[in-house]
Amino acid sequence: MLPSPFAERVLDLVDTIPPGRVLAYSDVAAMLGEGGPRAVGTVMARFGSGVPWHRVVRADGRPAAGHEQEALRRLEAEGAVLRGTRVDMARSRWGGR
DNA sequence: AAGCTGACTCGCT
DNA sequence: GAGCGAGCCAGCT
Repeated sequence: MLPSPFAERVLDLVDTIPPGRVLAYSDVAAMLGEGGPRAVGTVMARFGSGVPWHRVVRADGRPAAGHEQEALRRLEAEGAVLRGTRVDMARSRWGGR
């Protein structure tokens, strides 16, 4: 189960997201210029354990399915702006505001 | 090679 | 705001 070249590029990018900032799955795909949100999600599910996976959230600001609690806890600790159960994308999106 | 799968999105009701 | 359907893309069977 080794990461494909595509997977490695996804992981590399995620690794560069600063603390307190987040990117949507769709953002990662767009910045890489390849793949799509679902493909990124699949990569994170399989190889995300080694990178700041909590900094990759859904387009509406909700954390990765199945890890809501953990992600929210970490994001809050890093200073990401939370709006209840989701991240305030307008404020915490990397490259945003 | 055709079909299925999912840490996803977006437009429409 | 919540549900739903259709589109999307790499990877696996």
